[in-house]
Amino acid sequence: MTEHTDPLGFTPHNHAHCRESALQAAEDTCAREGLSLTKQRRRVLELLLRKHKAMGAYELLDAMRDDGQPAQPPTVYRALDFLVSNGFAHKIERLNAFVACAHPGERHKPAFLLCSACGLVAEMRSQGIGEAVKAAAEELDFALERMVVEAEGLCPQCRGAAA
Amino acid sequence: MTEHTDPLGFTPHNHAHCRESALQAAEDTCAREGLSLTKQRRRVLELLLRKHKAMGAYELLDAMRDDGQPAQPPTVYRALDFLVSNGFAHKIERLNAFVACAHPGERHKPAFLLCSACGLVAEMRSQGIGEAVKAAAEELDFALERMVVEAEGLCPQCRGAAA
DNA sequence: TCAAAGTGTGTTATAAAGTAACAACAGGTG
DNA sequence: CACCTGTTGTTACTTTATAACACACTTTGA
Repeated sequence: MTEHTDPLGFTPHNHAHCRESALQAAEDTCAREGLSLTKQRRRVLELLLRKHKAMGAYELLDAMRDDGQPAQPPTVYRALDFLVSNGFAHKIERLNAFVACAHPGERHKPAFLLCSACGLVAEMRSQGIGEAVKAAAEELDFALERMVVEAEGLCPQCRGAAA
Repeated sequence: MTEHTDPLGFTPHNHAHCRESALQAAEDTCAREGLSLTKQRRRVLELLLRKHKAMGAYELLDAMRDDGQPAQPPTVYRALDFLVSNGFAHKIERLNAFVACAHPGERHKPAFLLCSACGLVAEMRSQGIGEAVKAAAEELDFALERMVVEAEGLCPQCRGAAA
């Protein structure tokens, strides 16, 4: 995998490892920064890590009910707030849904590719996009704080299938 | 105003003219393409054109009620669908809200600057951003169909006020 | 040892955003 | 006129998200 733009989501990979290392990274970060990865927060993160897809809060609630440990909306939204604000997950605005962060621990302005056919989400580390946005903001004397970049289309698999 | 990145929203301008020309552009486009800018669609567009801010659907409904001509949610959402799919307005995903298009008639992949203090929205025509996204997508063999680019921060005014 | 303060969770209820489904109407066209 | 198409009206509902308050647990410090 190239270091530059790393899809992690479209390309086949050892997902068990992917999950484990993300979880480990979350634990490490929490330990280092004095945050607590409590049971509920961990549960939600684990659910998000099952696939490289975005899950809605109510989808998470359904999954928690199916696990035999039902929860209420505020519980999930609080866990999501924690995960998102500490960089362990991201909100996909276009979908009103959430994905586990594919590059935890790194400081990044994430940009996403959303496959409209299969629902896979790839998180890019494209320098170029972040810099183009930063440049545009600077040109207009805009103090950039956060950016949302979500590209929709067909992932390589689905693009192939469509042809 | 520079042709390259045109904020239209942060910079002072003759807003009456701005409104009129957007409305005119919508009428022209509709005439040319056989679309009908009906009363409800026009009403919603006019409301959006009052300010360079994003309005939620229910904010629009409130405004319509205040005008003495109340409407129901589907009416507004249908009007918004029409306006958005014909390029007269855009949805700001981050805010679950809508803005009038600042460059109607032009074919563009819009990118927005959202001021988190005053709520103003500027629509950029930055080539650079669109191309950076396109390049990243191509590198990953992703068939790009649509992109959402929304930068949040402080507009020049609010940035100044904060200092 | 006990209060006070902070943080996370449980619980109920409700707000905000968006849509499905069907009836009605208006304008053109055969 | 009868028919079709596109738009609107209307009711009810789904999905997404939050407010408010009670409770439990831990840490801190007097």
